[in-house]
Amino acid sequence: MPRPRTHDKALRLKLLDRAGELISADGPKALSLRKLAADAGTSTTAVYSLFGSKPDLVNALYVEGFRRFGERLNAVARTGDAVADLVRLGVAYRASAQADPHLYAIMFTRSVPGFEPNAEADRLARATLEPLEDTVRRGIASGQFTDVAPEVIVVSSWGLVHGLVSLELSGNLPPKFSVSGAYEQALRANASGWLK
Amino acid sequence: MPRPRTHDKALRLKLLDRAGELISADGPKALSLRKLAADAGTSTTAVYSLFGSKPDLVNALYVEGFRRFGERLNAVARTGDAVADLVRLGVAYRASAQADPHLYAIMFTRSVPGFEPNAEADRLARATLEPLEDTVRRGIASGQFTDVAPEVIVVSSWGLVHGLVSLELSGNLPPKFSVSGAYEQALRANASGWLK
DNA sequence: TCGCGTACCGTAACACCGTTGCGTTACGCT
DNA sequence: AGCGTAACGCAACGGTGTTACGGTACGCGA
Repeated sequence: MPRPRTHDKALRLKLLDRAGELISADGPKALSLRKLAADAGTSTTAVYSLFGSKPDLVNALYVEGFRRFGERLNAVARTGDAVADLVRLGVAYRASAQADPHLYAIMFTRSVPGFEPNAEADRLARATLEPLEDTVRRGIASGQFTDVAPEVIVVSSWGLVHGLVSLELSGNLPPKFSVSGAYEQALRANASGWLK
Repeated sequence: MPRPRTHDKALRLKLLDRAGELISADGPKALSLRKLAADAGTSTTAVYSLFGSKPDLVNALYVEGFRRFGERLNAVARTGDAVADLVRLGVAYRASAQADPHLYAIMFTRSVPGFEPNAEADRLARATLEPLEDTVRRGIASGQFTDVAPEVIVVSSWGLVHGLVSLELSGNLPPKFSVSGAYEQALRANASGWLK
């Protein structure tokens, strides 16, 4: 009975792609629904029928960001040594953040006012850290790490990499500070702190 | 010859105070120049003659945030034990962030689109970490810590506390995770990783 | 003391934003 | 063929940061 929808799945992907490009090119501030709709050859209404609102569209980007993040973390090969594995995961974490800094900003800093990840997105975000949890549990089970609650080591490691990466991306680190060199050193020291 | 200025230093402080209150109450999104001017009994022009622009006003808040931060960190009493001192500094860091989360957001996440700290503000921000640098240098000099470049340990410690605090504030941590308990444990483990 | 000059300040406009009501359009079924 | 209806885009609404401009209120010189 109705006319066929042009606000369909294809348009949804097109908007998502273009929104990612706009943000990657000029930052979250440059993402305007009017510009986005014009670029995609549709009207701003499309965003509302497909996503609900601008924050909801950003939520979709957030989910996509964690999907890519998860892919990279899952691709990390394990050595069996817990400390070495934590270092490898940390390096992959940083590489992932640097691959798309603006997406990282959406995921971990509230750079789009009004956007809060919804419950499902939050759940996904946490699931992304599964490789990390796995590594920590193995480290404790094998007797390398002290026998504390795994979440403590997980959150500690996550906090360190997130802190270093976000300080680096926001330009808060000393100008001449070489991150690459110190990064692995810091990861190793942090992981070593949990050794028996 | 001219009329006396009412856009003076007193008004500047009033605007700064009120801007801080608005942000603390309803987040950075709620800071609008019109509302701010109305609250302070003046016009939006005042912000432009006193600060230059909205980002410049936020820059002033940024500076104020780091000033308070520095006060708290400087007030931490030293024990002489480098690990214990790093833990104390980390605890003060978290307390400071929790005392005004929205100010912390301005300082460390780009929550106000268009705002970038200027060079002078950046310099101040780094100077705030002096107590941390001092502690690390003493730890190395006394032979407790391995003999690496002090910046490496400084940035590593800063990264950990910043990462944990910002994950906590942004609600990214597991729901039932008790931060208070794990926090000091993580700080101690991280600092211990640099022991000889 | 009066009035002029001038620096200052608020009003109002501009361009833009996210959002939404509403009239139009274009299809599928009868 | 024509009607019902769902989907769509235009245009308006209230808001934003920013700025040009015209009125204002003072201090100094006459």
